[in-house]
Amino acid sequence: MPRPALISREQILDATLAVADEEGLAAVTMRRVAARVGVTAMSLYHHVRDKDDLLDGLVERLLAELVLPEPGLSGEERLHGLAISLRQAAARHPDAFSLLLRRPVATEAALAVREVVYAALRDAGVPDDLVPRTERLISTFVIGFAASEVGGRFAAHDEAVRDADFEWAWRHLSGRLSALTPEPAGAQA
Amino acid sequence: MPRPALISREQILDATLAVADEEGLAAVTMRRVAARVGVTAMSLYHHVRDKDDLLDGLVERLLAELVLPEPGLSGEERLHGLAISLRQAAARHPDAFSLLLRRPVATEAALAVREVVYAALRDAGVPDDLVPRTERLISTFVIGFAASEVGGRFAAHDEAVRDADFEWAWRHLSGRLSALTPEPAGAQA
DNA sequence: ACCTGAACACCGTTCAAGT
DNA sequence: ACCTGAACACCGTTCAAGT
Repeated sequence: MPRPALISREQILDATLAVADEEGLAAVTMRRVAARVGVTAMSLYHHVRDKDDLLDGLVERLLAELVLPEPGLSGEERLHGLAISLRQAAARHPDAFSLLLRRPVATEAALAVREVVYAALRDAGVPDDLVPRTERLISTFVIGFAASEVGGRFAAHDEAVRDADFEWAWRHLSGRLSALTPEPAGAQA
Repeated sequence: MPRPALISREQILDATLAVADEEGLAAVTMRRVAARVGVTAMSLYHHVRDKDDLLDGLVERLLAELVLPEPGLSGEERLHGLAISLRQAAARHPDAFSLLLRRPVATEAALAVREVVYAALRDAGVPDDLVPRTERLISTFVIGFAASEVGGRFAAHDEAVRDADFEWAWRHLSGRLSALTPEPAGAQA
């Protein structure tokens, strides 16, 4: 006889993110997450396939927190807004964020974010055939920077320096989007 | 009575890297590494402080594999050589490489590499006061790119595409080193 | 359909004991 | 000084049993 579910996948992911934030990614265990939702570890297997699926769910959650920029803004403004939003998500969830670099962008949420970036790059003047490649360049830098920050690679610098660093680098990277060429800029001179 | 050591820290790190390469970072356990050098897990604690120290040792090993560029080359050529070398190290040790983004650059080897980059940037024409910041920009991109490749974030693209991507991005990033300004390039026009 | 207890094959680390 | 066995407090996951 069917029995009403006591817990849901959403509740499980809430608990997982909370554990990751409060005690680090290493503390994310099936047993600990289960305890947090008030259930035994084995019960989780009715809602997530295995621990890997649980971690994929964490990535979904992170991407869901990104604030998609207002369509009225310029392409460059939308790109900048997304980048800021990603750094903020990293700051809120430092340990979980490292998962972004360890898992392929295959989820629906990840693909949606990528489409937003594509559109913004086109509006910013990037030639169509360079859009995907430029997206990879920009996202690699932004995710790499955010991961470095929260991972401790920039531990010697406080937040103000990192903020200034990021904005400086961002403007150097984004300031010439409309001048991007298939061949390097220097090769044309 | 003192007893000659059966194993050394170097042997332990050799075994750790081998396990990481063959079976992944998740398979790097004190017990498994110990078994590989022919000893019990507890014996490792006489040569490494704990598992974290073991992982720090892995990072040392990775950095030790970097081919430092010949001093005779130009600043830009030396930077390019280092970047290539880093991508190759990542390809050789895909799982272990992700540790580079999760641990601060505090070891002697890491600081040495940074100094090489500083010198190359100065020779490439970067103004002195922008050198550290530019190093963070470049290393973030290169490490982020290499980590994305081996971590599977670019899994949809094969090696030839990734190679072309990297060289294209690299030339766009490095081609204007001597034109870097404290304020964004666009703000000066 | 959902949840559970018991079990299996693992972990990192401490400690007392051996040489 | 170095290595070990036993032990402690954990893991992820399977399986049979309960409702």
